[in-house]
Amino acid sequence: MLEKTHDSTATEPRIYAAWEAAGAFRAGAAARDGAETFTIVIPPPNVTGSLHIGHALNNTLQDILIRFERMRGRDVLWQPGMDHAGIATQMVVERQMMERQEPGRREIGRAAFVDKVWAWQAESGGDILNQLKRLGCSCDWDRERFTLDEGLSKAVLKVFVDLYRDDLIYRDKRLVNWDPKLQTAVSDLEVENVEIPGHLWHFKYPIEEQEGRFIVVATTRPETMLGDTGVAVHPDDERYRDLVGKNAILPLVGRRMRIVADEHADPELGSGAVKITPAHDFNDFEVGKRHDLPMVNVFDAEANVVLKDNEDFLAGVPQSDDLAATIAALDGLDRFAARKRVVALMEERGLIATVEDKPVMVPHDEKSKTTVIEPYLTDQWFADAKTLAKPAIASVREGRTRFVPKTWEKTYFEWMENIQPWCISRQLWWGHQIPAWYGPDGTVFVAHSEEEAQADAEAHYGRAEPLTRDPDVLDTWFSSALWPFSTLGWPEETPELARYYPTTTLVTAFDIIFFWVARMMMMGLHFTGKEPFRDVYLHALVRDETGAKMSKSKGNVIDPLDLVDQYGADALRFTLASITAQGRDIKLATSRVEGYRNFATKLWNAARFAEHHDCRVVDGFDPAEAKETLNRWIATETTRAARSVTTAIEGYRFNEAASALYRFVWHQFCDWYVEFAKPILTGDDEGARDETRATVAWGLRRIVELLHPLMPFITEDLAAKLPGATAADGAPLMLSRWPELDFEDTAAADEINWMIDLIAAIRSVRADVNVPAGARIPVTVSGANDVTRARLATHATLIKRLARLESLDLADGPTPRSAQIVIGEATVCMPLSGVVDIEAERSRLSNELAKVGKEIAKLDAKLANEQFLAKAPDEVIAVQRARLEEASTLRTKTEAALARLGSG
RNA sequence: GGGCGCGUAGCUCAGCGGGAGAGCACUACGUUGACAUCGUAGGGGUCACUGGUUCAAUCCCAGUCGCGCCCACCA
Repeated sequence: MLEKTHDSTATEPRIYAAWEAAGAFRAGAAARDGAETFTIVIPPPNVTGSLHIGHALNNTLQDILIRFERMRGRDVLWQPGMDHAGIATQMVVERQMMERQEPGRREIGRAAFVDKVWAWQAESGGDILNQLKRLGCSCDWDRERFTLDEGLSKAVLKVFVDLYRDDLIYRDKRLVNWDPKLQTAVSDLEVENVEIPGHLWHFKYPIEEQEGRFIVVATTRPETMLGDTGVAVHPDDERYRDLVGKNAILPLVGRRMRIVADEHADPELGSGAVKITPAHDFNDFEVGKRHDLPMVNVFDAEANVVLKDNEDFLAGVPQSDDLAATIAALDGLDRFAARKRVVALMEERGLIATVEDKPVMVPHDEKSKTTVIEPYLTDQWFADAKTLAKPAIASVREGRTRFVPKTWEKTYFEWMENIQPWCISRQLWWGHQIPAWYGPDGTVFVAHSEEEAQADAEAHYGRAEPLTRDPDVLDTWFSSALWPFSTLGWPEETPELARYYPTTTLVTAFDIIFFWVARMMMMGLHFTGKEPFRDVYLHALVRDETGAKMSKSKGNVIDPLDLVDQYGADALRFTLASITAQGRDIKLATSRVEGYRNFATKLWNAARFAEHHDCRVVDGFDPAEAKETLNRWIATETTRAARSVTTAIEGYRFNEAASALYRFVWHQFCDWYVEFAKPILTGDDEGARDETRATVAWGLRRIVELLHPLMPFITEDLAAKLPGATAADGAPLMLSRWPELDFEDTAAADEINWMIDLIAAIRSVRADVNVPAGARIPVTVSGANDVTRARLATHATLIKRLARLESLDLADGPTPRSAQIVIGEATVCMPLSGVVDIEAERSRLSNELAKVGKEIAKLDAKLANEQFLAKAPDEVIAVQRARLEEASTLRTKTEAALARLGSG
C-alpha cells in the first residue's frame, strides 16, 4: 500500500542506506559485459567545507550523468574525495586555537601543529561528504581519497622530483603576491582587486648637480619610495631627453638613482616620469631587470618598514642627517603608518607637487578579504607553466578535450597563452612539504626522501653533510592538478588506472578553469601522455533570486540542506537540473523548488491511482501488442519522451531533460492518459481493462526509470512499491536498465491528440460562453468526414466524460442558435437554450473571426510574394499553404456560425 | 584597455531563421473518489533600441543603450 503522501524526510535516508548496503555505488555495478567505461572524478571539496548551493548543483549534475550511464550499462566510476585546502584549513585550526586561548602554532611548533590539524580533521572535517549523501550522490565511497593521503602524497612527490629533474620546476627570487598577515605567498589567481578611494601624490625628486631642477613622479603608495632605485621616462619623450643617463636623488634617503629610458613610462600619464621600485611593484620589477637597477626591499614579512640594518637599503647611500632622521622616523612602522609619515616628511620639505583624490585598485586576499596583498621579493619555487601549457593548449585546440559550452575554450586559450610562471610554494605548514634539502652552502638536493637527498649530498660534497629541509609546502592546487590519475593509484600501474583513465567528463563551475581545469590538463598530459578527460562540462554559478552573490554577510545564502529538509532532495535536484541552461549566473527561486516538490507529489499520486485500480507490472508485457488506441498512443508518447530525455542528457542539456520529463509525466500521462484510462479501468470490457492496467503499470515503470537520474529517491521508492513482477526481484531501480524504446504508432498518436484538441476546444468555449462548470450539455457534430465519424464513434464515452457532455450526436447540419466550434472540417454545436450566453458567444466568434482574418492576410501576402515562392524551401511553402487553407476553412465556418446566431 | 555573458509575459527564465513559450504569480470557476502539494479555463509580450543581410529576423551581422562577470592596467 502506498502511503497517502510521500514523506521525503523519512524515505530518503532509508533508500540511501539500502543502496549502500546493496553495493550499488561500486565501480562497475550494473555494467554490461564488455561495457565502455564512464568516469567522473569529483571536484574534491575542501575538508573544511560545508555544502553550499554551488556544490549541490555541481554534484547533482554529476550524479545525473552517473546514474544515467550506469543504467545504460556502462562501467561507471564516480571517484570521490576531498582536498586538504592548505590555507583554509590552517586558518580554521589556528582560529580555533585562538578561540580556545591555546598557544599559537609558532609556539607549539610544526609537528605538533600538523598533528592538531589531523586531529581537527578527524573530528570536524569532511562533513560535506555526508551532505553529498543526503543529495543522493552515488559516488563509489569505498574509493574515497584525500589529497594528503599516503598514495596521493607519493604521486605529488614523484611529480615534483620529476619536474625538477626536467627543469620544469625551479627556485627563483621573484616578486610574488604576499599576504603579510599569513606570511605566505599567494596565487595571482587568489588576489582580488578592490577599488577604494585613495590619493595620487606627485613627488618632486631633485636632479643631481642641477640645482633647483626636479623630476616629478607620482605614486599611490608613497611608502614604497624608500625602495626606489631609478626613474624611467619614455625614450621618445622630448621633455626628458637630456635627463636620460643622469641621476635623480631620492629625497629622505639620498640615494642616487639613474634616470633610464623605458617604454614602460607613458608620456600621456602624469608627468610622464615614473619612479621605479623594483622590489615592490610588478612592472618596476621588470623595468629594474631591464636596466639592471638594484632591488631594494624595505619591508619585512609582516610589511613593516625595515631600514636600520637593511644592507640593500643602505648600500651606496651616503650617511647624512637626513638619512638618520628618516630611519628614526620610519623604521619599524607598518606600511600604512609609514605611508602617512612619508607624506608628512615630503610635505615638510616642500617636495609634494600636488595631491589628487583618486580611486585606486587595491589587491586583497580573496579568502580573508581584509588583508592587503603586498608585492614582495622572496625566494619561491616555480613551475614552468609556459612549457607545460603547450600540449594542454593543443589538446583543446585539436578537439581531444572538448569544453561544453564551447565558448569557454576561448577563456582557456586566453589564459593559457599568456600564462605566467606558477608559484607553487607556500609558507604554510599544512600541505605537502617540498622535497628539497639544502646543504651548508645552500646547494639544493631535490629527492624522494631524506635518505636519497643525503646520498646525493654525499656524492656532491664527497662527505656527509647536515641537510635542512625546505620548510615550505606546495600550493593546494598542485596536488589537485593530479587528481584524475592520482586517485586511481598513479604512479602505480593499477588496474583502475588502466581501466578508468582517462576519465570521461569533468563537471565543474567555470570560475575554476584556471585554478584547476588548466592545471589538470597540463599535469595529466605531461605525466600520462593522455588528456585527463574527454569533455569538460562547465556550469554557471548560483546566485540568489535577485542575482546577487550569495554571501553570509548579506544573509541571502540559500542552504541546500534546508531545501532538502523542506522539499526533499528530489525536488532540489530537479530544480537544479532545470535551471542549468541559464547564462553565467543561475538565480535560484525557492518557488521553483516548491513547484518540483509538487511534481513529485503528482507522480506519487499517479502511482496511488494505479495501485487503486490494480495496475500491476506484467512481466513481458509489450505495449506494441496493445489493441486499444489509447494504450498505443501513450506507448508512443513514452517512446518520444524517452528519446528526448536520452538525447538531452547525452548532450548535457539537463534543463531539456527536466522539462521533457515534466511535460510528459504531468501533462500527458497524468492529465490525459490517466483521465482517459479511468472509464476503462472501471468499465466492464475485461480485455480492454486488463490491457490498460498493464499499460498504466508499464508506463509508470518507464517513468520511474526515466526520472531516476534526476529524482532518485522517490523513483526508487515507487519502483519497489509498484505492484507487479518486477518489484519482486529485489534489484534496486538504480541498477536497472534505461528504457530503450522504439515503438511508435503515428496513427494512434494522431487520433488521440485530435481528441485532446477537441476536448480542450469544447472546454474552452464552455468557459467563454459561461456554461456553468457542472452543467452537462448536449452537443452535435456536423460536417464530419469518415475519419472523424469513426473517431467520434470510438471515443464518444471519453469525450462526453471529459468535456462534460450529456450527449454527442452526429447531425446533418449545424443546430440553429448554438455555440459552434470549428474543428477541421467539422463543426461542433452546443445548444444555446438556457445554458449558453448568446452575447458571449457572439463576441467570442467575432474575436475569432478578427484573429483568423489577420492570419489570412499575413499568409496571403506571403504566398503572393514571388520571391518567397522562388526562394523558400518547398516544405516551408507547403506549410504556409496548409495553414492558409486551414485558416480559410475556419473563417468560412466561423462566419457561417456567426450568421446562424442572427443579429442581437 | 581586452574578453565574455545577459536584456523575451508582473517575477525567474527557455527558445534562437519560417505560426511568441514554460514555471511561479494573477483572474474566474470548481464538476469528475490518484492528487487542493489539485483540476478547468483565462488575462498578460512593437522578444532593449537603431541599422543591415535575407523571400522571411526575437533568432544572423554591425552599432547604440542598460546590467553583470573575467583578465590586464591605472606610476
